[in-house]
Amino acid sequence: MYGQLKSGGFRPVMQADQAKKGGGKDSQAGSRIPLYRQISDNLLAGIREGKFPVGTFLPGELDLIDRFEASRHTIREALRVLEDMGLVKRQRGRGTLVLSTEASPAFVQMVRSPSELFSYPDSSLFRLLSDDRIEADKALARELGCQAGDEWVRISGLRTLGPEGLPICWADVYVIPEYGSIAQRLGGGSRPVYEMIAETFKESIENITIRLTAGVLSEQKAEVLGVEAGSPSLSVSRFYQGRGGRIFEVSISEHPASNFSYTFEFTRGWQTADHWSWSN
Amino acid sequence: MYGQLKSGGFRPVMQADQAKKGGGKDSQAGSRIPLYRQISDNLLAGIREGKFPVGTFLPGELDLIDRFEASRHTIREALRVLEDMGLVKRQRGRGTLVLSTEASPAFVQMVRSPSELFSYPDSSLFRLLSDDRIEADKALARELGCQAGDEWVRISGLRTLGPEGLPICWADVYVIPEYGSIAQRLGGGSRPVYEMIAETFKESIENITIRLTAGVLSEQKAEVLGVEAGSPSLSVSRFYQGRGGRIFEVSISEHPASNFSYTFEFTRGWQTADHWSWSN
DNA sequence: CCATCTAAAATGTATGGACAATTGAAGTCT
DNA sequence: AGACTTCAATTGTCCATACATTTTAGATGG
Repeated sequence: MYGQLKSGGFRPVMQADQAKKGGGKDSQAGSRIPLYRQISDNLLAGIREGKFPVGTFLPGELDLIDRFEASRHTIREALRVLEDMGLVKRQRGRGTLVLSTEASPAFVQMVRSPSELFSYPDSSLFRLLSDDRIEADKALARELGCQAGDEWVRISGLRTLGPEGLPICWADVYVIPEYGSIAQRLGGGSRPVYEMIAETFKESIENITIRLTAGVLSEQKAEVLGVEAGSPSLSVSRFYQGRGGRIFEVSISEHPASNFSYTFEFTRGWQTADHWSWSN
Repeated sequence: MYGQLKSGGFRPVMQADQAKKGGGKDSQAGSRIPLYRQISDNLLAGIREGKFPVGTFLPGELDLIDRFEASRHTIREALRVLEDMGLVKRQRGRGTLVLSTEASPAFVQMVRSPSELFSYPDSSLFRLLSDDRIEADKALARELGCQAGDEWVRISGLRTLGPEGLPICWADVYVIPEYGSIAQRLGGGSRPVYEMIAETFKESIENITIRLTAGVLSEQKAEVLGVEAGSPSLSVSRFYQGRGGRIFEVSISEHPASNFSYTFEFTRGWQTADHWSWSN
């Protein structure tokens, strides 16, 4: 049940480094890098070398205590490192399952709230121009990723910079009929629709997919946005997935290309990247 | 030094839930949700309520032991939860610093390798059309975010789907002169330039910024891409930041709008999201 | 006044023990 | 065969204790 390794396995961690000065309690294996790290490195190596293939379980904690001659606390600390790296999954009553051989993400983009995905200025306002119930035709179904014939409530409007300020974009927000009544509630406020839906209907946003495409502005939209008809636009589609993976809102906004760009950033490591250094 | 709270602070965690059947050792405060979680929740509430403002230190572990009447191990476990959430930063010798009042990322996009940010098919090829050394004029400087007059090596080419396949995009890759010789090495291969630079010059990619804008294709590019001149394009600029934050490569690729969109996805939580449930 | 030493405070590392809760398989009964 | 019980294995939670390492502030001394 333990993958391979049975007795010929590995050796306890040793690291004849430098003598510690104080001379602790008894043996304590003095070394600059902590025991639990040495153990986690050892296990990590084992995982990468295939001694513990993905899908199998690591030896149990009691087992590791014998092998590494360390306390359970230390063993658990080592396993925690692997768990934090996303390499193993620990399950009470079952064991420690090897999930992957590589630390999960090399680059991450993090946002605290979906609104940071918008990056509209706080002073922007949404001015509702129309809302109606529609049935998706083939073209719209393709855009929304739904079936032709599906029903949506479409809320159209303009996002502007301040009450009478410059128009930022034209927005079509498609909401499932169940949540359609949200249209009545957004009275020229600046709060994003998904947020009001989440609050009003106790929906929880599990996933957001963003798609960017370029296009040309229709005559109508161009006029409202105050640019020349036929000028290029950056179109941002956002798909909001709620509980159970159901897409409850799709928002499509068209920005005049001349004054809009969409920027985001990825940073190496994740979190602090301070915790482990382990090779590279 | 401890923000506020001095003596009027908070009370030990209590939760008269259900009686445990076995009857453990002595008191052990039987409850369905673990003590360390109760403590971390309590501390979390304190942070959110402003009892421990951002920038101040939480009470020390010994202090918390008294307040919550728990062992140090349990206290540390609770603090670890907060640390994993990115709310506090623990520093040996200093204390536990409150970093933020909200759990860091609500939505994360992760990629294992920068190449997943491209999402070009594997079969795509880069055909080099020209490379030359240039000096950034004002317009280019604005695009690249550098000073006018800065020198770059510009590598221009076409990314196609297969040897004689459809053109995907026109690409201008700007590389700092130091790494300019990379142009000689990319002989029609499919490997991204940043990857070859990282390998050849032992550069390490610390950060990638991506900017998307819409525009219109110039006559020259439209012809090469086989579309009508003046048709809209999606322009993707990628800024690669290496060691020390230096931008060593900027790649600008223009895709015909008709057949290209840029999609990415954010998922709630990070990692397993299995570890804590704590409210919402 | 500045450098240096010292000590206190804080978190990090480690060992020991005990009991709880979960899982899965083996065994038992109908 | 199927439902149920029992039990061993395994991880989770918690306690008590000790020493190590780092940081900061205060005392000391030139």
